[in-house]
Amino acid sequence: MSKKQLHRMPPPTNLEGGDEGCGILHVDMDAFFVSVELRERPELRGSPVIVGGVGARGVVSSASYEARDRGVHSAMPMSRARRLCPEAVVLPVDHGKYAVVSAEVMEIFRTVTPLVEPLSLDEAFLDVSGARRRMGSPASIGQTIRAEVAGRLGITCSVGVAGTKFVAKLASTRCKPDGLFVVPVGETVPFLHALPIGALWGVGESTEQRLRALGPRTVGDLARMSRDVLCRRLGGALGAHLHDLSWGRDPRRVVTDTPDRSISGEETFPRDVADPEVVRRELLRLSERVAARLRHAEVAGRTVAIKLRRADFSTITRARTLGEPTDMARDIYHTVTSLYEASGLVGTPLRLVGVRVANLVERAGTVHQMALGEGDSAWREAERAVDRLTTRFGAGAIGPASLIRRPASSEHDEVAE
DNA sequence: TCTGGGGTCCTGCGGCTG
DNA sequence: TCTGCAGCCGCAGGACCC
Repeated sequence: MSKKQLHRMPPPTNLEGGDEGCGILHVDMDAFFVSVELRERPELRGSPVIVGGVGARGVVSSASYEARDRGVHSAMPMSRARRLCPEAVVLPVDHGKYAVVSAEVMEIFRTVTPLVEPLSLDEAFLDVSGARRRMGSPASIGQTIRAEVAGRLGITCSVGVAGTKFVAKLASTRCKPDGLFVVPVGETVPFLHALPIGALWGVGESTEQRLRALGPRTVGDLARMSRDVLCRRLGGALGAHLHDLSWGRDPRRVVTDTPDRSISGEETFPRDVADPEVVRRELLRLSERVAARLRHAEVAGRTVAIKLRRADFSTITRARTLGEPTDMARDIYHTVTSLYEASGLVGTPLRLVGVRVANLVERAGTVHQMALGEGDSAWREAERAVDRLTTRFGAGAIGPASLIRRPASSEHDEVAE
């Protein structure tokens, strides 16, 4: 069960509880991808709609509440979603479109406070402590935001108001869809203690099973456990973190600018692929994609990693740290193919390959070192020229000759023998 | 039933270094 | 020169989140 499903209830909007000390808002768009699609397809309102991968191995990215009532939820395999809800309209994911609407949503938030921390395309934390005098209480600011988003963008959102990020997030989940929920500071602990342990941020399926073996069923049960026992059984960091959360202690502030730590790309094949040449071509494509994103973000990375998932879903990762940071597809591709050759999985049927670059640094600090090699600067210019053409004519306008699709067979048709 | 893609963080281990 | 130790770093894997 996903976190977002845990507390599905009629949307309460409680403004009378008192919001003194509640400076944190968590704003979560309702079924965001579906809501954006429905702006263009209003005739589908009220029907089950699913946005997700339409290929053989697609999963649900977003489902309308009509589809959720049939048991469909995000991350569910599309094949199962279609069985549960055969009449659902299934639409492909269009990240570019959602990013545009997301930017407009964040702009609305920033008219309220500069302290906005986006968590993803469809949710953000806002610290509105400093906006009280100008805009009123946190709860009324939440109502203003909901009205602005609905009025200007035609989509709904839910707002949680609390004294900490974690509780604000639980509060927005409690009032979905299209609601607002305040957890007064004085009621934080009773509010938390009534929840199941799975509601805690950091408790997924695996940790929940381990916790169940220890006995607690609710956050209150967990809070009354010895902190030492939790740390011993779950590890120091997780044990202490969960114990703190269970008593409403969450010192994390709203942070407006968190630098990326890694940039990655991965691809699941429609069918498992054993042919090393096809795998290498996919690694080249992913290297190109990741390098372009690094250059666009004006960062370079020192650690290059490969991810290989076998047909049985077991996954290995291999990484190598380079002498100097790079943002060049040629370097990334050479590293990942070398890791692939050394992985022992050449010729093994694979369902997914991925490329990741980590240990990122701002490129301004790396230019001198990287320009030392003459060959490098020529390649750098070539890759920058590709960036310029791609910006002007779109992705796919230019690329390595080895990625040009041959007319007789499509890339992914070359499946395992 | 059969599991995407993009991330972050934590843990444990081994190697290196002073 | 060898050994023990602590600290750091890189790596691999797992768990989690949206």
